[in-house]
Amino acid sequence: MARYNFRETETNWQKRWAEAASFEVDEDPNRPKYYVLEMFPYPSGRIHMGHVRNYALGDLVARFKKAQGFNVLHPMGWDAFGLPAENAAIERGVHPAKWTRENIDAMREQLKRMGLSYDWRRELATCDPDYYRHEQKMFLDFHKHDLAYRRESWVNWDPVENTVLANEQVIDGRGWRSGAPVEKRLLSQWFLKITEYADELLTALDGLERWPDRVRLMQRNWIGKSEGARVFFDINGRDDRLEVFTTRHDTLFGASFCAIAANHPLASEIAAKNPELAEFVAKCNRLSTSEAAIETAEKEGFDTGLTAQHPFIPDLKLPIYVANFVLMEYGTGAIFGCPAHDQRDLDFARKYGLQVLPVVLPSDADAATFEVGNEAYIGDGRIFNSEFLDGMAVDDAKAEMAARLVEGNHGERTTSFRLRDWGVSRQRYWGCPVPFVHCEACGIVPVAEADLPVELPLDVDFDTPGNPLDRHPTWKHTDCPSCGKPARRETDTFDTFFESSWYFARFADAHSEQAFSPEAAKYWMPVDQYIGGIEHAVLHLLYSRFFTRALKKCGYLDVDEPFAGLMTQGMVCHETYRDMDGNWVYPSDLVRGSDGSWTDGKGRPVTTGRIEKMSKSKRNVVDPENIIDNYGADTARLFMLSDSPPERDLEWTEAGVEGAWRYINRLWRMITEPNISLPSELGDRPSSLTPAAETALKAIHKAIFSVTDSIDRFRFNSAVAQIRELTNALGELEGSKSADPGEDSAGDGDGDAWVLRFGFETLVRLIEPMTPHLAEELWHRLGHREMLTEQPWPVADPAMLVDDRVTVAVQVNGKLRGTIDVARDASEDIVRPEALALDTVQKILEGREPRRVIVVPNKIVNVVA
RNA sequence: GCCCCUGUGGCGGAAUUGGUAGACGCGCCAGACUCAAAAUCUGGUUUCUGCAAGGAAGUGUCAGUUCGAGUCUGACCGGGGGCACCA
Repeated sequence: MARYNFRETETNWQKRWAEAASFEVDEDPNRPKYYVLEMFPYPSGRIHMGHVRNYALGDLVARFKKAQGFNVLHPMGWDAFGLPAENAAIERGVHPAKWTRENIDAMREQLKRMGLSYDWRRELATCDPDYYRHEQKMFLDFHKHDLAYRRESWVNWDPVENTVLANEQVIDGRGWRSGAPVEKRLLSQWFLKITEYADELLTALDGLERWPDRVRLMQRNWIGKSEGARVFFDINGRDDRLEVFTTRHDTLFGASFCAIAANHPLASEIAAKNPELAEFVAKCNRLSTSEAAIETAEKEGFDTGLTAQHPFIPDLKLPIYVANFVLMEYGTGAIFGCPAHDQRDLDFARKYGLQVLPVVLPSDADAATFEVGNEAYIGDGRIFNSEFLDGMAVDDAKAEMAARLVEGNHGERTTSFRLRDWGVSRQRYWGCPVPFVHCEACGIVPVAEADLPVELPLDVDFDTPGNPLDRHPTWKHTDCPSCGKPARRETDTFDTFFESSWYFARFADAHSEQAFSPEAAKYWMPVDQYIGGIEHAVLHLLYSRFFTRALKKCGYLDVDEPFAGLMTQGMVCHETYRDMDGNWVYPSDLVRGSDGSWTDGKGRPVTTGRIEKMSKSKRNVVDPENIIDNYGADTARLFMLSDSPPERDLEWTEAGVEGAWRYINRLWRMITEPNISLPSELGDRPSSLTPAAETALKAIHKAIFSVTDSIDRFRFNSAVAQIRELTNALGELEGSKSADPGEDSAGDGDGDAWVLRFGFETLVRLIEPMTPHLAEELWHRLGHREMLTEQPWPVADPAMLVDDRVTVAVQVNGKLRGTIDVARDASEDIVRPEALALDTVQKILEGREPRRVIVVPNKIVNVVA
């Protein structure tokens, strides 16, 4: 029995597709375009199963859309700047550029072995000056359009990585990569004004209908819009006023203090003259932002001695504290405290003996006796103790208070966002240089466009920690573009999210002298289907949405949203194993004993643990290359698609891979060695078919319909199941023929053979997006000379999707009692008596008339006894 | 703490969106082929009960809406995720 030789077949077709330039595309105004993009990888050196899943999903979509007649752009590139390259340089003495290039070469070869339908002409690497020169230009344009600016700011400093981290890169107060507790430092940093688009980025989420709700929700929370008011308090004995942001202006009459952040200008001013306060401020700055620290840190304050004048109660003067729980970065960096209705304020008030006056009365409480203990009341209710607000509901009181504040010039309605501007400066070497120069006379000066790119110097060393650019003997010395005098280059580089915020547009025109030609971008953008991990739900996707708008403002692009459709894939998981000493064991090291137990290869027992995301640290990884070597790319791809829906986690199992492998061989045998001889090509459909052939033909059309529908709805696992069902149906038809060859002489054999051939061709066409090499090979074995990748997607004949007779379920009181076989669309007059005539129904009715009979055509009859 | 998602056989998961629950696969059991094994093929496989035909129960739990609920509503329990001193 000839086994399927995947090695030969896969390399052969990869070569043939490349020679035929099957997946190279150009703009074609006469065809609808479809842009499929998978999140490009960081070139770590080897692909892992997460990549395999991501690209198997993307390739399925790309090939499917191509077959449906779209002009499909499907590119691949490398997110090539970043810390691991520098770490490799430090640990192994390899230059980051060399390390990165070698990794890219290795990974490109691995990807090519997967048979993915990329237009490789468009490959790009973000560390290439030809790429990053354009983003330097973009940055200059952003600066011109007031979207990039520089300011002193408190930053998250990672003491291990020696760099600044974005807020998003701080997880539970620790660096996302190093895990070290993050410190606060004041540095001069470049920022992109993402907050200018906060509202638009929020409202536009509603229009992203082909994005998962989950991701939209996460972005919504991240942007964190809250409507409220700004209240102005006069500071007694001073000319200036204290501005406070609140969403609870309805509780203003319950205010008993004000508090400002340790970094608030007013705090700094007083601290300059007050060593005690200075000490308190320093203490606040030392406080780490880690979860543990926040949980345990007590609310603490320092009384400035100043008081704020309550806007509506002339003789109420609120003490102003500097408090450790007030953040400078949010709102105005100052609050008023209403202890009765805010837990933090209450904790603070109890500690410092401040008044707790309830002003919102729960509906079931009595105004005379209602008191707040150690739990603030944050629910709804009626306002009391509040003069002109008394008796109002919370929402009405907010509106009324806002109006009064405006009227008396005591405040204004305002909106606050949690989102902050994006700090893009990094004190690292392996990134895109920021194209600015520091001149003693002229200040911060942009590099002239003609002098771009500012290239990274390659002659650097990594022997000492910190930024090699800063230590380079000559690189940073240059002349001021403005006055010509000696000046110093900016030695910071961009956050690597910068590169990934526009690469999708570069793919439209990857070798352009411009960032991309406007025509090419206009044709290809936006990405129709973007596919990648949920871990990028906020950062990368939000930055890209902002970048696209910024690029539009600067005239590069004409779209608002970069990704019209988004699919977030689940993780690839695997069982974990440990030896007796608790060390993790690689699945590939396991040996199965005769009694079914596992050992680690040295005869020592191994225990099986939880199923977890594949990770190097737990060693529960399977190398895709081994799978491709042993089973072929098609098997790996098919398994990736068949077991779980894309958005859910997938458990990688050896048994599952075997199952996919078995199916591939079964399909191979079935089509290359059919039990009956097939017509050499598919002619016209024979006029008469045996009932079995007729049924099979219908099954083929139903499969076309349901597979297409499943793929359209991203139910790829269902699509695989439907393909397998069709395989089973065709196997039955084929089996019945070989078992009863006598029928052939009756003249029906031709019809059966025709249906079988039609079925095989359909099967091959349907499975091509999943197992392209196998499909292409079978297509040619069926006698075709043209490429399957150029064949159109099959279309089901609607007439073949319906049956003449249908099985209708018969229930009594909602419980299934039997089925009847009736003509499709048979009238109630026919169905009803047939249903009632069933023995099982009669037995329950015992001669009585049913109280009611519900007939749903072609579906069900429910007899109410 | 707040917000969101989720719960179906031994396992991964289907279910035309309110109409025959368990498609398809994995695993397991039995059989065929084989000296034997592997591979392959055939059949079975929700649970309980029964020799059987059959009967009963069944989609986390409890209630509700409906002729009819895996699907809709409410409460509760379990699992997962996001945010978190955000005023």
